[in-house]
Amino acid sequence: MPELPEVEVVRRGLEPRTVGRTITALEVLEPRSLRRQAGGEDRLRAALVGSRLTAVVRRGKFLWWRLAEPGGAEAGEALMAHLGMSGQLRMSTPGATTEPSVELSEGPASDPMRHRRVSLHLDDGARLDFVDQRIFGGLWTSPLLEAEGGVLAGVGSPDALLPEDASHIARDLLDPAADLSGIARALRSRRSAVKSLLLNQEIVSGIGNIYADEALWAARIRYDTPGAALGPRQAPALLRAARDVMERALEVGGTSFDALYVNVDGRSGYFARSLNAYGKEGEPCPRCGTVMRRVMHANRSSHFCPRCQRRR
DNA sequence: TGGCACCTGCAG
DNA sequence: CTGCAGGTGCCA
Repeated sequence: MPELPEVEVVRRGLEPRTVGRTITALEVLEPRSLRRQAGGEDRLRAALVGSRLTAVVRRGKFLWWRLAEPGGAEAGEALMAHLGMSGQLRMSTPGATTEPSVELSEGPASDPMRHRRVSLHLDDGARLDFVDQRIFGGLWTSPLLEAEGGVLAGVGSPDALLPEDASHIARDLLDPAADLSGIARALRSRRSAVKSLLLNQEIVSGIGNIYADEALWAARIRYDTPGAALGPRQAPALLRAARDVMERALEVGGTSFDALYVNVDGRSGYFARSLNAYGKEGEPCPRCGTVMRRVMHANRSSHFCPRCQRRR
């Protein structure tokens, strides 16, 4: 489910329900979800049980919790979470009815808890479930590094400390500290296809396949335009388009679903209404009516209007 | 820097 | 059955 706006919705949902809570137990149902954890399940358990969650931070699509050790001292590592292609973080309250009866009528195949991989039990009785069908995402710890001269490490961060495993991730366009003109310059300095550059999380983070296609459509730029072929106004305009589309998605995401609750799908609200390019192959371009096309590019689908988004 | 592996499941 | 899925990291 994860594109930047959805991850931010998740972050905002987790904040009031996890910060200040202490982890009482770790339950691992699928060890592959801990693939990135050095030392595996035992190390993770040792780091987490008894620790208190003190902040939820996001940079691009990477999420992490800051931790305080049992004695109260600041921990030297963060608890990382990445949703991959199919991950979800959900709060469940054992004893309460979170699953609507609809699930039963749809049968076990529709039960999302079928893909529960890891759970953290919290001291208020709540349980934080990491659900992930494809197991591309995961949970793990990563040491905190001092970085970037006092600027906050990401959205929700209390300070500049950045986990090592997020240190290669650039700032995202919803981060107040993002440097739009610097990113624009980076785009224009490369010869690769502009879409690959937008998807490159070391240049600008948070943009996935959907928002790349949407931003390119909005800016009337074709996916395979070399970055260096972008004009001095065009590159910043593209980034503004990407930021705007993600901001709008975040607004809709906030009203159409609460990612922490099971009865919310995540696709319904925003997808039905706001997309102009992604998944619109064969449909008329909302701007000019030309039939939208889809081509494979760098192993992913690219959706575009052959008329509005001309080759350069 | 592109190409592919990592996974499961669903629509066609 | 094949192709495709909102991501990332590692490889040549």
